[in-house]
Amino acid sequence: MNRILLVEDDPNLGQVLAEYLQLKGFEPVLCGDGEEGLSMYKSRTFELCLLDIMMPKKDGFTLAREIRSVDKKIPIIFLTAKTLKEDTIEGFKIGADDYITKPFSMEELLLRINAVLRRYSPARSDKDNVFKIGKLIFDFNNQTLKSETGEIRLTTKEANLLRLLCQNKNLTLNRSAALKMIWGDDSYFNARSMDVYIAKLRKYLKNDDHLNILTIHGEGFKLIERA
Amino acid sequence: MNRILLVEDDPNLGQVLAEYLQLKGFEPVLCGDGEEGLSMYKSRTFELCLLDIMMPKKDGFTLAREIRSVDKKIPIIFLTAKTLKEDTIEGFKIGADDYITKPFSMEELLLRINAVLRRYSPARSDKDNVFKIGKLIFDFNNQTLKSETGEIRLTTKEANLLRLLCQNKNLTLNRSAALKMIWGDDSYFNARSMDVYIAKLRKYLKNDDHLNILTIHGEGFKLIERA
DNA sequence: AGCGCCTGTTAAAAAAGGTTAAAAGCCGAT
DNA sequence: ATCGGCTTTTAACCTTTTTTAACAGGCGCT
Repeated sequence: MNRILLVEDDPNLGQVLAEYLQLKGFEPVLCGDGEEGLSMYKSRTFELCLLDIMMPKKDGFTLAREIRSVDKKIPIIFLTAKTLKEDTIEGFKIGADDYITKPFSMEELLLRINAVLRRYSPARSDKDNVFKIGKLIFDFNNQTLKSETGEIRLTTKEANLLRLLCQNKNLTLNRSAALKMIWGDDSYFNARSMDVYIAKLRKYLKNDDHLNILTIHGEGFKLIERA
Repeated sequence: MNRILLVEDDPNLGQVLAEYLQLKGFEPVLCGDGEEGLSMYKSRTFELCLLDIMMPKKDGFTLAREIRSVDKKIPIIFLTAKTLKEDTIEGFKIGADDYITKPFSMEELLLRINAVLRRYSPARSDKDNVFKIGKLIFDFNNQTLKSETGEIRLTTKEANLLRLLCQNKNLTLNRSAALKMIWGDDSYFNARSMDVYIAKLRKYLKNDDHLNILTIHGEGFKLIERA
């Protein structure tokens, strides 16, 4: 999970940012000032801090210093209206990872967040790629599927498709979307190829009665896991 | 050792930057264009790249993409005269760590370099080209691979390929990118040659069950290290 | 029911990669 | 300059993975 501490005193901007980040798969926690921000920081674990500088009660620099004093590594990005060079320098002295000046585009913010996170959490990719489905354990990174009887090695395409199904467990995985994701484009032959792979995956899962790959005609496929 | 790849086509600015960085304890290597930059990148190990964007022969973005294709982690900071937002966004998409607009103060540049390196360096024990993978210790500079049972000497090509795999540990190393980096170009015979070397490396790693070189069909190879 | 379109299944073709060994290239020692 | 040993490339043959093909059903619609 990508929990982000968002401290911004402008309620409008704060709300917009929080919603946008949520939309993009993050879990933003919004605070209205530095004091609130600090107590929130203490109460939970975050992966990244997004701090406004000018705020009532406690400014962003002060908060950042307090956070830095206990966590030398957590990424901090400052949001600022000012373009004062001294401010920028001050921020980097505290140990900012980036600095973004208002007004900024949402897209740019997202890119900066991702740039910072990518560097920071290389291990994260591993965690999200092990799926427990039914009695099976699917490790995407290793391209393996473990069951009680043993471990089988999946091919790259099999693993890619199974991952998409797992990520959409109990939801419909759209054919066209899957094709574009794995094969690059939705063409007739790629579609037939995917059907072949669906058959292979069904074969692997058929020993587990809890699991089933349903066809949603004209829509896609759905990996069902039931108790 | 903080070796910095500095690619800047303006000889005056390049010289000034190089001298300043040297003064601050870094070891800058100055190149005048992107092509020179790439061949320099191939020939040595750097901790950080400082790239101008507009350059003759090969621009900074192109160079950055080539570097990123084989090293997902090395910090890249762009130097630019333009303040175009699209450029900024393009840079972050490639995976820039920071962006600094000319004219900038030396102090600000230094702060940004340090901000980026601070986050980066603790995990980067491989900066001296010694990688601990599984139960093995791979020393690129000495071209040796130590295990409990003894030390073997690697050939130059073996070491180059293993280093790329280590730098991309648990990530896919793109075939074509690796070929361009080590063999100079992606041709049929070079590709077959690389396959031969992959086989050799697999032989060296096969005693360590924590390590595995996976084939990502049509993509490349992935060195997996699991607990 | 009948038709068109989508999906299932299986097998063969094609592409990519694995393995091994011989040929070629490189480099220092004589 | 030539030899011998090591590294790298080329080659031949093999295996695995992916795509294509052909045919068989199934679904929804009229």
